[in-house]
Amino acid sequence: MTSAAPRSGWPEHWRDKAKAAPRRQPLSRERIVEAALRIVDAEGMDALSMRRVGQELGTGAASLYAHVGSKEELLELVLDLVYADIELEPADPERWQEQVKRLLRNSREALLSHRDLAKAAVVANVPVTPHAMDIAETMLAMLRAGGLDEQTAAYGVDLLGLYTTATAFEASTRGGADTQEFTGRIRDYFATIPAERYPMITSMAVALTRNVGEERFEFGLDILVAGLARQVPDGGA
Amino acid sequence: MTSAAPRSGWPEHWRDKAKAAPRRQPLSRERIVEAALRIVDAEGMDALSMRRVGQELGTGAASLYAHVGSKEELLELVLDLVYADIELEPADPERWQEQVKRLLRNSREALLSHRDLAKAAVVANVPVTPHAMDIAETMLAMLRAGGLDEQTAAYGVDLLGLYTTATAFEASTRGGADTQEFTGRIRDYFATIPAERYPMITSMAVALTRNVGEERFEFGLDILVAGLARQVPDGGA
DNA sequence: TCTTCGTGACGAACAGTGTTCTCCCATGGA
DNA sequence: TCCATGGGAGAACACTGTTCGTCACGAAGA
Repeated sequence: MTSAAPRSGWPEHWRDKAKAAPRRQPLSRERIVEAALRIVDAEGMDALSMRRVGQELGTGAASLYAHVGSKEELLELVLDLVYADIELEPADPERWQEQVKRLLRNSREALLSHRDLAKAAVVANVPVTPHAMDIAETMLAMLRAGGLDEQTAAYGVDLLGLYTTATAFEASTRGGADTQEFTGRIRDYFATIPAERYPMITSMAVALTRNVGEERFEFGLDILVAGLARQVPDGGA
Repeated sequence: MTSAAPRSGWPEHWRDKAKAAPRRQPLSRERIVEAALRIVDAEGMDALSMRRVGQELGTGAASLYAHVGSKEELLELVLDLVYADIELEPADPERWQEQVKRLLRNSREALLSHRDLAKAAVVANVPVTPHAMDIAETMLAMLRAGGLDEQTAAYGVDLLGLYTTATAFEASTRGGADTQEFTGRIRDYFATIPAERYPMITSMAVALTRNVGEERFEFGLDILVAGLARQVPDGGA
């Protein structure tokens, strides 16, 4: 991992080679996006700045703006790169509910496997990048295969996506190794609040702080998919 | 060297009065929070900086740190102030579903009536401020009155809160007077993408971009509350 | 009444941020 | 061989949240 620094003091006639060689590849949109994802994986979203990405590529922040229009666009591209990993399957009317759940579980997992990248997903605009639209397309096909009408499927795909990104974000902020310690602190705090004003919260402290992981995600997923299934006239429950 | 600029040229014996009079009220936590909310109402979340709050109160940013620990804490306090406006009612087992919906509708409205304040709500930690906890307490009571067991009620209050803040945020970012123009641009974009790769999206463009408002919120609300109601053993559907 | 003392106020500064301007120079086409 | 084009990059701009050190003022003590 030679950086650009050791160029100082080199003989003049080496300079051309030295300038051509260390730039292993010319800067490109793809390389920038990959570098950004590497930084998120290694240091988290808070560490992701344009200067940091430039540094990762042995250059400065200004050079990036020839290939990406803004940081916001860069984040969209990073998200799209991650979305590309999500496995898609053709819609099957016989098992559409399980297909939808699987797709959302995979989406959640893809986001969570890159630290707190989900933060970018919640703040992002309505997704218009290719792979994000592939996912939406697939999910729409599944919902339609399940018999949902156009408007319900449209609302549904939005609702399910919102749920998945929001819970992934929530999980990633309190994620990591200190989950135990986090729920512990919350539980301690609940022990200090006045029980006469908050009888429910104090008495349910354990239930409220239990399991911030998969189980809670599955809980909401079941409710949402079952709720959508009940919208189809022929048979729900 | 004289430090403060605007004091220049004033007679010396006026100085004490001049410094005492313009400070109409002493800085306080409450005044700071109110000023911050005024700024959000007038200029939106992006304009809310510590310097801007200081300016609103005729002082600098540094002075605020004697009363609030950080900007994050300030945002929590602003949210709590807004949550204080939300009307609460005692839980009634006969009509708990409508009560829950009403409460969430009011919460959504409270957030949306302050520009894009919902942005603070999505990023915020699990709410621990008094009025936020009043809402959680009330909602838990309603869910329990509906017959939900402890764990389901705990998951439920979290799920419903997440849904409300997330959709309020989504609505506020594309909100304002340019909603028409926004959906129009999305619809135009959908017309340019390849129909053979995205048959669902292109054919459902109208349904996908229709009504970013109350109707979509009600759609998800119905599904969630009905889904929770079905969790109680005695009678759901 | 005079003096000390603690505390809120606050200007300046620090270490960042995203983005733009402007110049430099290597490369490809003529 | 010459020149134009366009990417690379340093510096600068206008910000951000936060901390430091100083300063003035009201209250308590002598």
